[in-house]
Amino acid sequence: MLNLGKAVEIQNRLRTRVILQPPDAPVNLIGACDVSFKSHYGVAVCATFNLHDLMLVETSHHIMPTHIPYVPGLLSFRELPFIIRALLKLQRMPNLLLVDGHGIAHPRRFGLASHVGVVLNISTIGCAKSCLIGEYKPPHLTRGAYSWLYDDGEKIGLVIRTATNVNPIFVSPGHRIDFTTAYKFILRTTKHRIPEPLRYVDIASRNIATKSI
DNA sequence: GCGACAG
DNA sequence: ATCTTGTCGC
Repeated sequence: MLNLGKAVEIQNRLRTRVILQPPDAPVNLIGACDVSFKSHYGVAVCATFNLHDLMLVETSHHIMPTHIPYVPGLLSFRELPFIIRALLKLQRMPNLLLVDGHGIAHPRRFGLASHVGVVLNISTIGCAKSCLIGEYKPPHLTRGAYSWLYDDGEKIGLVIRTATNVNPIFVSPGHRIDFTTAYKFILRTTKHRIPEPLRYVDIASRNIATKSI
């Protein structure tokens, strides 16, 4: 199912390819992806939106069985196969992809968002609902407030209060993006706690999982 | 040995 | 992630 040693080896090899620089092309189409499970089956949903008005442009999904378990720190080996297949079904690849999970805020600085970005060579941002590794000070309670996430004295992410008096989310660069640009896009696409593109794919994948599987 | 641990 | 009911608050 999953060779832990090999998996870690792959992460350490691919982590050297991560680029923490702003996208080199303007972002007009922003996407998001998420995977829901039911028994040993999973369904990945991808959706793209116009960054300008956040209107839905296109969606795609892929269903298949899985034999890989969830192991903290190795989430990408379970979800990447689903996400890649769903993404390749899109007519147009987004300029930037929001991923439900961490980017470099990871023990080996190579979370799901980074893995997806490096494999497809696209800009990605990791957006998680809870912390995997690192230390931080709770950000102020108003929307837009943030604090840095550190690990070993290294800046690895942002803890952002995307809505007033609501738990913050953990944002970190996945690939081909920097902290500042990531913060900008996350706040710009968020009305509630979770960015709109991610809310959409989360609900969509859950619906398909319970109805079509 | 004990606690922590994305989804 | 998933299993689960009602309930409080913006």
